[in-house]
Amino acid sequence: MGRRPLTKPRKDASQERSRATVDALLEATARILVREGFDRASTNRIADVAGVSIGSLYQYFPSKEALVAAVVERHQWEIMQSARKDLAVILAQPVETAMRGIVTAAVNAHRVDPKLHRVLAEQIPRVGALERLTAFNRENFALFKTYLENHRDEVRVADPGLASFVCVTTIEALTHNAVLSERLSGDAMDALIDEATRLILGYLKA
Amino acid sequence: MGRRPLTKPRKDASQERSRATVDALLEATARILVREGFDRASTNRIADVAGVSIGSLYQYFPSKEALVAAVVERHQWEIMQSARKDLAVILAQPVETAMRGIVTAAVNAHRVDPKLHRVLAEQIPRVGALERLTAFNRENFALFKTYLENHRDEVRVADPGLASFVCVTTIEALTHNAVLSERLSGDAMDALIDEATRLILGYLKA
DNA sequence: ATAGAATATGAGCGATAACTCGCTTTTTAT
DNA sequence: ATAAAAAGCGAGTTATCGCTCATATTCTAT
Repeated sequence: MGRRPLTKPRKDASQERSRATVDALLEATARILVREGFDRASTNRIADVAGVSIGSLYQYFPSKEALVAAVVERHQWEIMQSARKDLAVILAQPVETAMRGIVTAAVNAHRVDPKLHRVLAEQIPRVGALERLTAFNRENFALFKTYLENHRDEVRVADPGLASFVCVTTIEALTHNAVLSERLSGDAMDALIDEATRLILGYLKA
Repeated sequence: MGRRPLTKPRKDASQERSRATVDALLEATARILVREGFDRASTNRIADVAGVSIGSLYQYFPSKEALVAAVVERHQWEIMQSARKDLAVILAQPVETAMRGIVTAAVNAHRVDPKLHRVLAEQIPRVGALERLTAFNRENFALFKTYLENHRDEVRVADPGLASFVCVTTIEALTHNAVLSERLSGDAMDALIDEATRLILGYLKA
């Protein structure tokens, strides 16, 4: 039987050894992206840093784009892990505490490997497979909207959809910029959480 | 006397003809970026579309990065033109009307060639010369802060610097996302302006 | 008219990057 | 023990891209 093309994504890495290879590749990619930027992250170089042959790289990732997409996805999964941990508790609370909780959770989520976060945000061209970044945001939006609808008596909101867009966009932008600007002491971070919470609450209740 | 290297940026295009060439190059670059994305925007292709030889391109731009930077700069200049027109009037007004004015101006500014704006925001890797995007934001921040300081009696703001960061980041994010999401009717846009204004005013006055 | 400066040209060079493929080594299953 | 499947290897292919430079054309000034 003829071998099917090796460069189609091999579905699963069944053995322990191959799982380690995939992991090394993801790790190396993230490392190079952070330390040297997207331009210097050639597939040959990635394989080299991962201590893996270029051939092996293409056993598991059909293209460079697929590899970078996998890194992005993994980073987002980790961020969502961080958020989900708190979210169950938060969404069961009244608006006042819930909003502060959400802002805090957003800040913490952005603190998962901020250097990588910055590179992914600034240097990775948002093309093709990378577009699913949007899907992630849509989920946040939906969650927030549902929460608002369930707490309609506590807030003064005409259009929950619009209000969710406003809140989610605002919280994301504030935490994103704050964390990425670095050189922001813990105190300054606390102050920003206060301000963001005030901003959102004032909007929802006034 | 030996010719100095032709690829250093020739300082000025003194004749009419060369000014047209530079213009054609900028136009072609923007066009290709919008229609085909950053990946397909090779210098050869740009020169081709501009109806200019590759050699001429390098007479006026020392590198591809310089060319793209020029396109970015030109786009930003146009945006600032749009904003500056209104800004003088706006900043002379009391907070209530000023904030609405600022939000409206921000929306209008984003409407200057939104397709190009999207590509520049999403696909252009923020490296090297492209980093000056930040400088532009810093100017907005400074202007806003000065305004707040001059209207301290009208607002309830402890730290004008922090408040400016919050406001500018929020307005920018909201207008950016709103305009880029397209399929947003004029009515929806007006609603968003209302909401953003409420958001900011609630924050500054409460 | 003419010389020199400004502008334009495009074949082609050198570099580099993504990716292939024939082959070897390791693991699993019988 | 052994065959087959899984995983690994890396020199080399192919393609493109940014950019150079020797030369040709057009413009300006005298």
